[in-house]
Amino acid sequence: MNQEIAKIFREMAFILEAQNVAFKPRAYERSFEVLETLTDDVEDLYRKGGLKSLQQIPSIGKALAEHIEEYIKTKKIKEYQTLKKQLPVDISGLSAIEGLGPKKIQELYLKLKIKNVADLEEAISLGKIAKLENFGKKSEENITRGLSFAKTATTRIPLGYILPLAQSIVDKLKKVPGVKKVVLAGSIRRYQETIGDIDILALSDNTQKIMDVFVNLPEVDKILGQGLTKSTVHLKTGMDADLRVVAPEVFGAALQYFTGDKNHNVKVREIAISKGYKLSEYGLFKKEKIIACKTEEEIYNKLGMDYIPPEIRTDSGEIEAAIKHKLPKLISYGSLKGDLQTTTNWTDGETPIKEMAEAAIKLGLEYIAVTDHTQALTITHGLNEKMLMRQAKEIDKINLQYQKEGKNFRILKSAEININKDGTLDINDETLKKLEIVSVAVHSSFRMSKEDMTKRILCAIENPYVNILFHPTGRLINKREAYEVDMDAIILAAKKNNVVLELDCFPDRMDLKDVYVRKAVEAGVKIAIDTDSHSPEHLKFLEFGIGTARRAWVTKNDVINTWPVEKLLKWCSKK
DNA sequence: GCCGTTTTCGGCCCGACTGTTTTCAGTCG
Repeated sequence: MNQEIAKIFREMAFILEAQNVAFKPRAYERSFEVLETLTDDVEDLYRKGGLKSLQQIPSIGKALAEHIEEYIKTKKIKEYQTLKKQLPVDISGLSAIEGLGPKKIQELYLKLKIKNVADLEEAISLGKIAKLENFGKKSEENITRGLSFAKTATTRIPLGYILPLAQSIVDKLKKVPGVKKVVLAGSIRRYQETIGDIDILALSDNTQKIMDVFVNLPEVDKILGQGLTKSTVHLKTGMDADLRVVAPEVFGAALQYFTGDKNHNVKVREIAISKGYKLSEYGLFKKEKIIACKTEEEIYNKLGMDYIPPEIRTDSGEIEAAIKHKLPKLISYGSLKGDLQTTTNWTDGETPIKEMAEAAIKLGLEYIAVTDHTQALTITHGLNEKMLMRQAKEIDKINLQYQKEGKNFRILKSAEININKDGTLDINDETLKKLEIVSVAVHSSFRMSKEDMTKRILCAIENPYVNILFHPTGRLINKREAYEVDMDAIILAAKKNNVVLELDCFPDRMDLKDVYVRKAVEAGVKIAIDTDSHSPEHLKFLEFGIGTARRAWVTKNDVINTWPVEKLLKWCSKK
């Protein structure tokens, strides 16, 4: 329901913008963004507390609450239908073309009756665009180019998969003579789970040189814009990259600006105005006089706030908390002592137990849990009770050896146990008792009703031996939707039964996602940040899980694998 | 249309780049 209404509000914002209506578009745009990430279902909120509780949602006032009410009751919003009649076009399709915004799309409709991408292609083939007032030959070329990009455009890519490319571009730019510093900004610096484009900030006194290198990189397909301080390119992978170059002395202001997100920046700038300042990428100004620009910290402090870490700059309470000096101390990178989900060649992993352990030791970890699949997942040759006990013996052997060598490392006996369709587990209690950590997950029948799936998972959570629920929503980014499940009920049950929810940081899982992690932690539920490694290479994904945890305001003590192994095991056995 | 430790009325972020213009609107982030 949230997504349906969000989409309508976005279209309303777009049409209002086309009609040059003042301020309303931003109000609708804000409500779209809020609804899109809201974890509570508006229908539930409305049933429980009516219009009043809808108005509790940030950026939703009387008028928008009534729109939501109307949609819940009638599946329609009259005002939307009226607006849509005035611009009855495929907004999402047309606006996906770079350079086409509300005004131009409206003009194309009014003058040429262009309603969708197919109409647009036809108009171009007939040479109609270039003849249009306010358009021209260049516009036609740009739209043509935009059309071909829109076809090959990649969807947002998981952070872990895009970072190597982004980093390699940064490394190349660093080598340009005269360049003092190059850093990643934007959604990458905020550790967002998926990335839409790569934002790079460079410090240099000679902007021309680095711009030339940037737009001529071998990774570049087309230059979309090139100026003295800002350039945009379309990469061969299908993603866009922006480079912003500023003078070294305004680094803090530029980094703050270029990190975003947009809503955070807007609010910070509004606060600047209310204090008689102006904030831009060039600094914090009082009239013409520069107040702060060297570091981000300085800028936040001058505005009466504590420093806000990039990951939580989303305008979801962090600014208010920073003013009150009540920001949490977020879990820091490198603070995990172990990884509680790793798969070995006993099932569908690539490497023997010991090799995985050695890789973990190299990364400075103190323990891993071996969590091979269990028997119901036949495709992975899942282990039965007998095999699990045989694996346990092997683990004992390696641990003993580590002990003799004086190594501070331990392999924990565990498994990724299937939750059957009826909520029972595919390993018997006798064997569960013998495992040091019992972790469970859904791997089949993803398309159950929300009610049945919730019951199924609650049943597993209530099993007295269960410690961790792995990848709680089952989603695979860009591949598989999350199954439908009542996350509030899961969180409640997890708290009650002392079951940990996993933040699986394999890049295309990132499951739980940030908004749910935040909810879980607020409810007092503990989190485990695991890689779900199927090869030693994957262990490095821990960093991305910490990034997401930080986005969710998670502190060190919320995460059980920051604990020493003794504390962890004691906590698990207390059940 | 939303919002409030200046305000329940009167504000609403800021700047770069492009293209079609003869000074600026549209788009983007």
